[in-house]
Amino acid sequence: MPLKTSIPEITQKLTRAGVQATLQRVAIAQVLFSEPVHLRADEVYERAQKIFPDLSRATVYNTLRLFRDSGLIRELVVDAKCVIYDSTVSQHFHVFDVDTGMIADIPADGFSLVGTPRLPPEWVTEQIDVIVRVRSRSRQP
Amino acid sequence: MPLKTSIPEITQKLTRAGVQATLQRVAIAQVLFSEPVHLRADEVYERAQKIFPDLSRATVYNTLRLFRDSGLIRELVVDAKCVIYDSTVSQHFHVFDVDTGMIADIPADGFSLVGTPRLPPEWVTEQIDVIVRVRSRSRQP
DNA sequence: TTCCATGCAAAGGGTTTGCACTCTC
DNA sequence: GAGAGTGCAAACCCTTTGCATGGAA
Repeated sequence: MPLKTSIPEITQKLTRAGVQATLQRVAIAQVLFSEPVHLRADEVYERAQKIFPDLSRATVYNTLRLFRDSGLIRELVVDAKCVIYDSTVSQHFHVFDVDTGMIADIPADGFSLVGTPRLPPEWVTEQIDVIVRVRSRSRQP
Repeated sequence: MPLKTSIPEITQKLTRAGVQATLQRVAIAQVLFSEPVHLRADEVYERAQKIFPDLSRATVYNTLRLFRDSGLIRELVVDAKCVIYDSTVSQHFHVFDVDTGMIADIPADGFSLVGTPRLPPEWVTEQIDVIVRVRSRSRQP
């Protein structure tokens, strides 16, 4: 569990990724990088606003896209109306509760992908998403 | 590669799944079950309309949800704005071209999930999605 | 006759865009 | 001063919903 990350550390992280560090972006980055999180855009907006009150939704959306394109965060599409931003970019799997929307990382032990997909050579793999969709036994139809 | 499926076969398939076979639903089912497909809702609508011209979008959306809940088709969320309906419901993986939106099944050989996720016992796994996101080498940034 | 299914149009909700303003380099 | 970044509100787009009509059991 990483502890709170300092402003200089965050600024450096953005700069290294080729992202200009503005006050708004640093606020959003603090929300995302202080600890591993899975957040929807509106959750990022809410939390970042507490750090930087004059923050608009558009900036949050723009920034999330920018961070994603810069490889700082990963976008998980678990539901048609629920894109989740994951601050952990290394390869890992997810569990998703289809009823509550809860999402979590899956411990790697005893569960993994083996081999590589046999694909035409002109394709380069960008990312592999593994999402285990679960439902609480009590809600079982 | 299954050949075209006949109307009686489709009607039977729906009935067995507990779905009342109406003309609209049979038209939609023909689009989905004549061969393995990966289609967006609007593609299903377009194709089904050729079979049954007086068909509304609402009915297509209602029917797709019904088919999904009945286990006849599988819903794949590959992109925030792109839910895809897959007429193959048995466990298999997908490749998704992030640039073109193309989606295809992955040959099972040499690539698979091993083990089972270690999850709290109150959770029941409904479905496991494996999506390999690829990009054409020529479009590589 | 009582449901269930359908069609239409309007509402919904998250995301993106256009444009003017502000800040950074 | 040029180019980015930001904020606001309106536009977008796919999907769902409400309600009246029509068909099946």
